[in-house]
This record gives sequence, structure tokens and C-alpha cells, in this order.
Amino acid sequence: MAANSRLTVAVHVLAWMALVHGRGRDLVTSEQAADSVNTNPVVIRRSLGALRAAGLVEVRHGAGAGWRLAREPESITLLDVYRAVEDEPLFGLHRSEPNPKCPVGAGIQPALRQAYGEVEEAARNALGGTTIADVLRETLSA
Amino acid sequence: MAANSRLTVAVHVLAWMALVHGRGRDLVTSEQAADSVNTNPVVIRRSLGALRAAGLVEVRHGAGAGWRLAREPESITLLDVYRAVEDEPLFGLHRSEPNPKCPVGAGIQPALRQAYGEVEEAARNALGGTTIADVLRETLSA
DNA sequence: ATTCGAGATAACCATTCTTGTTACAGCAAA
DNA sequence: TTTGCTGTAACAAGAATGGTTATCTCGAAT
Repeated sequence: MAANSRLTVAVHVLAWMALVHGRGRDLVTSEQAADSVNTNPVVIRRSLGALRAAGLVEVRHGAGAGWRLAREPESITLLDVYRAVEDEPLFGLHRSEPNPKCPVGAGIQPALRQAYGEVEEAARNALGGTTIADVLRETLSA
Repeated sequence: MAANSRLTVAVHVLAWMALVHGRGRDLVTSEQAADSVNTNPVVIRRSLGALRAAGLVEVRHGAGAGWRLAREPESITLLDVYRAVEDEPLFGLHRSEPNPKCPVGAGIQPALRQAYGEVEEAARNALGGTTIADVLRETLSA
């Protein structure tokens, strides 16, 4: 499939929140974030909703409502974000069950699960090595 | 998107070819492979076509046509297969360009490309650590 | 040269995912 | 009570995926 942009949108929003927080603005709205990402505020709210469920951001309701980082940008890794917004594994197994009468069809799924698990573990470790603060610093250094 | 099953189908076919080759059967057809994977022969041919372009299998045309491994199963890694069947990156960037007037929107794409590149590199390294022979052995050991 | 079994490929379909969008209800601070 | 923003449902467009049928092509064997 085409790779989706959920991780990108979420990291973008968090990095942007870290930037404006550093500038003294505390609460931000989904519309303001949408202006930076160049998308619809509802898309941003969907992303922020997942980030909130993961404890990465906080929301305030009522008049003057908005969002705020719940943790320091230095402590939020891309792995935290990935876990918050993505649930599908990197590689899918068979669409329909393979033939159980074939020795390969019967036993390949556990074998693939193990192999794919090692790959996902490696990817997660790499994601854990970069923080939102890193991304923001790199973004502003260009 | 939902993760696709291209890597799974390709690895399944290659492991199955390694098995039947070990049993002395050299040329196999897409229909036979489709029976093990439990899908349509055309789907198998699409996968084998990509594997052939990568030099992992060979095809013979004409009467008594069929497919054969072009390399030893011990020498084919999941990274070889992945490269053959997948071209999309693991994580997509923005669907529509972020706002260039925002410092984050202006500079985040190179930053993300670098971070994502490190993750892909880690995933590729892990994929390179497993061979078709490994998968087949694990599959048959259950 | 003809036959024939298989690959190559185009075309089409249903399904699903993703993103964008509108609309409206809910909430709490002022 | 007003106000501004979140929460969420609903829907649409577009693309990707996998399955299917149909037709053309190839080349070994006869």
C-alpha cells in the first residue's frame, strides 16, 4: 500500500508545538497546527486524539480551548509517536489462509511472524533513537 | 494503509520452491505455487515476475514451462526479496506540501527523510539477517 | 510446421484504506 | 449565557490491493 502519512503528520504537529511552546505560546488549536501541516483541522484533531490517548499531549476544553505538550520534546521519541498513531504491522501476512495441506502453507506463518518481529524490533529501536527535539533542531538547522 | 502481503507471498513462494527443489522437482508452475499460497496463479506470476527482475528466479517458456530458483536458498535474504517486491518507503511524507511560510513546514521534510532513512536502514539490516533457507527450516520445524 | 502447456499482460472488479470535508453536538472558561 | 474550540459521525474522492477472466506469446516436443 501506499505508505500513509500518519507518523509524519503527528511528528510535524509535535515538533511545531515544541517550537511555539519555546516561543512562549502554550495552548494551540488544531486550526493553527493545520495551517503549518497544510491540511484540514479535523485531520489534526484525529492525530492529536491518538497522541492524547498515548499521553503525549493534553487538551483543554471550553472557551480558549487548545492543546499542549504533556511531556518535554526531549523525552518524546519517534517510537512513542509511532506507537500512538500506528497499529498495523509493517508487513502483512497472507490475505487468505495458506493451504494447510502443504508443509509450507501449514507452517510458514509462525516462521514469518518471528522474522517480521525481529525486523519490527530493529525498526522500533531505530525510532527510539530520535526525539521530537532532535527533529525540531534538524528542521530549523536547514 | 493496511500492510500489503507482497513480501509474504514472495517469501512463501521462494520457500516452497526451495522445498520442492530439495525433493528433486526442478521446474514448478505458477498454478502449483498458487495452490500452496492459496491464491490465484496470476497473483503468483506477478510476484515471480518481480523476483525474476531481481535475478532471484528464472523462468522457462514454451511447453513444459515453469520456474526455478536462480540462487541457493541460503544465499537469498529477506532483504533481497523485499527489494524485489517493494518500492514504497515504510513511512510516507506529507500528502500535500506543508506550509513553507512556517519554519517547521519549511524544513521538516529533510529532517524526516533523514530520520526515516535511519529506520529503514535498520529494518533492511534485520531483513538481511534471515534467508529463505532459514524461513524454510523454521517453517518445517513446527 | 503444428501442437500444446505454460507464462505475460491487459482489463476489470470489489474491497479497503487514507485523507479531506462538512456538520453538529459537547464542553468549560470568561 | 456566550463563545470558541474540541469530539465525532458521516460521507466522498482517490488510490492501492488482490482476485479474476481473457487473450496473446513463447518454445519444446512431436
